[in-house]
Amino acid sequence: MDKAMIADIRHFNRRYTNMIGVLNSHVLDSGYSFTEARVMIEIGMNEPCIANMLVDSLNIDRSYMSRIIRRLVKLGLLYKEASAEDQRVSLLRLTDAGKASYQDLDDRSNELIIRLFRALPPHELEEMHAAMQKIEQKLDQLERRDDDTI
Amino acid sequence: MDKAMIADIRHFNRRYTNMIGVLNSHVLDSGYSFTEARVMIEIGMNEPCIANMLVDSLNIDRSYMSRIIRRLVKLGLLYKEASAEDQRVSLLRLTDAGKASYQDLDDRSNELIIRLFRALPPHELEEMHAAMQKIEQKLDQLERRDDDTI
DNA sequence: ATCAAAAGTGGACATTGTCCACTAAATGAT
DNA sequence: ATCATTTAGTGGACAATGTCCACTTTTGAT
Repeated sequence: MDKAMIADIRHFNRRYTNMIGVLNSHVLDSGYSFTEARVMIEIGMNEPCIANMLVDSLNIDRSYMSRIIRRLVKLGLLYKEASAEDQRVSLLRLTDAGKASYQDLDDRSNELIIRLFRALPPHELEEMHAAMQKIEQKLDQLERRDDDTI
Repeated sequence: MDKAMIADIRHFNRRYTNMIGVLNSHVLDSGYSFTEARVMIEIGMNEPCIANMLVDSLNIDRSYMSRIIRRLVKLGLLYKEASAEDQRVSLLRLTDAGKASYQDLDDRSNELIIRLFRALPPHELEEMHAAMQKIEQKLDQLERRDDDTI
């Protein structure tokens, strides 16, 4: 891999990091902290969740996660359901209020994407989309190789 | 923009955010906090800097920036040079130690990129690179339009 | 039955980030 | 030239975020 390509990739990473930072800062207008939003989204997309799964998938400290969950429960957005098989874990689910809030978060996120890219003509948009798919495909390949070699 | 495309873009954003998070967590083994590293990189790439420029470009609170700079100065990585034209500002420059440290940061970042993508065959790598360039090009277009319309 | 590992919790603490008020210098209007 | 306004930077006080460690309960393996 030559110098120029590395520089380009890093440039892209910085640029994209900034863009996502802007997006996230808008999402945060919804009253969640960044981490709370991640937790809500993860649970919303993947219900029910187990705290420890979230710890792994979101890379958050165990005890911190415990507090985040406690807070979200106290806010009436989540509840814990006892697991039948393993009494150490609780199954985390969204309450109705939590679902509404998640839906709102989701809507705002969609809206933000639309606003961000609305100025791109359809063809340009499709090219960008294709480029994103291409990159994800490469990341998939990398992960598959990692599975082989580790 | 249809639902599926929005979902794909958001999926890409999440995925890429995670990847960058992993990259960053490795960069942070170098003793800097994430924000300190950003500041060092920005100054290293763009010397001399003015604190207020950094506040804008990195989106960091003024007073927080002031403290970060004070810390980096205390660590012997930065120094302030009085500006001739405007006596309110100082020009921030890397000391020799700062340059060495920046170089180290830079080397590690390059190394990380290489490691991350080393399993991709050259042709795949080139495709990914092209896809990144394509996306940046679209972001450029958006920014140019914003300039027009704002 | 015993023991190591896993899930979760809480205390204590460190780091990181934010808000506000303030000073000093520069800029602009009159 | 003077004075109000804006800009760059600083510090105090504080809030939010994240980390480390010790501990309890439960599970699973031997």
